[in-house]
Amino acid sequence: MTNNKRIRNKRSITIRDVARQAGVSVSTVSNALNKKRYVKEDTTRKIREIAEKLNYEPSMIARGLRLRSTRSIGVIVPDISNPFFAEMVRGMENTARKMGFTVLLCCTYYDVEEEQRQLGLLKNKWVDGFIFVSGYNTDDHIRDLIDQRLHVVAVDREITDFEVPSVLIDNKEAAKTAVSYLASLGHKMIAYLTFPSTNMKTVEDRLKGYKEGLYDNGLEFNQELVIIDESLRTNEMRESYQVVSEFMRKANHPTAIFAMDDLIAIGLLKALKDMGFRVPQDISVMGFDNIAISAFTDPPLTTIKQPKKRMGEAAIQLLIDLIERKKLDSKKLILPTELIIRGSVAGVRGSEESRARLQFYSSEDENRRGRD
Amino acid sequence: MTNNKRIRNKRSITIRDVARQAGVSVSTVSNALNKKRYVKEDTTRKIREIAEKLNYEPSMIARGLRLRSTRSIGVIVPDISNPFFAEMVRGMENTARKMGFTVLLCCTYYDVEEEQRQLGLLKNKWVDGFIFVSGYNTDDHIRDLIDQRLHVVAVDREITDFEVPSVLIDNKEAAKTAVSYLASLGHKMIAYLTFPSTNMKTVEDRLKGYKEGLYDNGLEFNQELVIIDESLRTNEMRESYQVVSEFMRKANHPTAIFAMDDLIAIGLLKALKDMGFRVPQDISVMGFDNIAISAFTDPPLTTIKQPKKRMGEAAIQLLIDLIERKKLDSKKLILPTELIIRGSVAGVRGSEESRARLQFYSSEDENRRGRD
DNA sequence: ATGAAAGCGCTAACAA
DNA sequence: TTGTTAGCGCTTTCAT
Repeated sequence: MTNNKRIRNKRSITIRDVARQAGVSVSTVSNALNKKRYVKEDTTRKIREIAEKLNYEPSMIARGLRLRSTRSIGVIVPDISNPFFAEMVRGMENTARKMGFTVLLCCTYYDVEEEQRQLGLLKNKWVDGFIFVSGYNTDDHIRDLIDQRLHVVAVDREITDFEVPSVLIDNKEAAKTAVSYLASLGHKMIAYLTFPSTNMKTVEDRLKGYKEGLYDNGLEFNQELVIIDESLRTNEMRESYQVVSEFMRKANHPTAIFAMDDLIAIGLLKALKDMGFRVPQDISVMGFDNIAISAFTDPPLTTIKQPKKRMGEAAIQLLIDLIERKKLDSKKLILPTELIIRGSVAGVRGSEESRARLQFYSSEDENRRGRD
Repeated sequence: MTNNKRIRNKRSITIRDVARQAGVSVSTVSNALNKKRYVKEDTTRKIREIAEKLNYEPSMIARGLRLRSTRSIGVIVPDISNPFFAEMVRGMENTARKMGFTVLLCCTYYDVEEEQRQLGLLKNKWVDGFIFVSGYNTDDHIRDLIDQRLHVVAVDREITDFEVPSVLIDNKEAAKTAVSYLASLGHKMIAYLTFPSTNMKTVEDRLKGYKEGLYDNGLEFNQELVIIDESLRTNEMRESYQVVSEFMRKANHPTAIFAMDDLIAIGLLKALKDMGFRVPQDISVMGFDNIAISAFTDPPLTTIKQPKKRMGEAAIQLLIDLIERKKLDSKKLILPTELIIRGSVAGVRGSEESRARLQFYSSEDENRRGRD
């Protein structure tokens, strides 16, 4: 009875409803609302009021169909439950929203076919551009995108064959820094724990950095000290636990282990502890990424910080510039990394003076106060 | 020269291109591809071939405009970088995809206004339904949705005023279980660490469960043992560290602390350790959620498991049933929780026999092998 | 068994 | 300063 206005609310309010009520044409409404051409003050105000009253919301679908653009961005990440990606995506959403764009998030779970499927979906939804995060360097489908004049930006993923603007860090250098840090504390037996780099330049570069880091410090590369295990790729913590348990049972213990990322390092930490090793007194551990939890492990993890949020922000910015045809300042943005010294690394003799102390509130800690 | 086919690839292939090449009408193409009405075998095959050849992909935008439905679902979570939500969303994406739906993810960062903004955005994109995860119980905008005959499902969030199908756990019971477990090990001074429940039934219920749990075990409720701190809401680990440091400096230490969620518990673990307390020998800690990292803290966290992936799956399933007008089996789905005993809780005297041992590969561990 | 045409809601070119 | 109208790509009645 009283709510009979509500009864046939199936169809939503369109621009025509507003036009009719305001006694003007649809184009006037459109123009008033989008200020595309001049509309008399009075009319504009009236239209505004009516639109407000009717609770009119322009349909992005219709607008998309007409404009062939939806002001949305497809973001493709391997796995959002990995904090590294989650933190980065957060940076993306923030800036996207500020610029009036929406982010459509897709996870591939490290599956190339899935990536392509998702891509198709996104394309059919007419996103204005794509951001590819990490993932494999099987770039044929990305080339197709470019050929179709679609906008693409890559993050933590280098497209080698052709030019795609990308936001990167210098993985090789960063890994070298890590190794050098370890070496500077007297470590000579430094192991490296990773998964196969199959088509992932990031993973490959870190391994290279590890090797070069050894070389730079006059250390010899020893194949037996690098553990490359496929199982680490996804369920990282859990699997690294397994893998390491085996590794450490062998003779010739390393005095330090450098893990390809923090998740792996965290599993490592636990495995080591369960086997009776004390970190860092008996063995040192380093990670890579500086995800939020890494400050809260025991001991807190010494690691390399990637500016995740800033990477996300930069990627969105780059892509929007591309979409809006602004010319880009640079095609390749290399953001700085940083050595975050916490408590999981000690001098090789475990001597107190060389022990790297917890830097809990170090000013460079990305996760501090939610800012980056 | 050779790639001049590629040169004006701006416009993408439409159904008309396919129709023209196949020498049939657009409606035939549409019908052949969607099998909406019978099309001669031959023609169908030919159309299929041409579509394939041209790489035709129907525009979801145009179809959405026509059908007023986009086979996409808007998922609204407080913060995707919180592993609890990330793991749940992963469950959602999986089932959504299987059913041919796309998930549009939005984060509110615990901001009601933001939630409403996102909602507007999603609505204008004509998602077929919404899933609200957690967040505050300010449900006016959700009521509007319902009034507009839109489909809504809630997860970990009870809409009290009116009927919205929801996927829940029994937070009160689960919290009681936790407290009872602690009590059974002889704990009498059990503290509770949370943020204000302002309009969040989940948070409220856990506090209630804590109180009732005490009562059930003949323990007295002591206001001084419950720490309610706003700062825990977002940056949970970091803040709980701070909050707890202060709390433990006071006299009358509790022998156990029950944290509202695992993230808080992890910060707690660290704070305690930094203050020189041994967990669980000196003090026991329990969490809630069983996020993936909780198995890898030191000691591994004893906690209450929420079936996150299953919750996500169920929510999507429920919503799709709603969208496709199947009748629902039930409006309220309460999924079971489970006590996960690991190493952060000990008997009150720290006696070895009462020490709850690490159940690393306990069969009920959700995160094992990525399955749930 | 298939085609023609209307129309979903919007914007923009063209008129006035 | 504003109105009229075509058309974005698709599905679906209504014809045939």
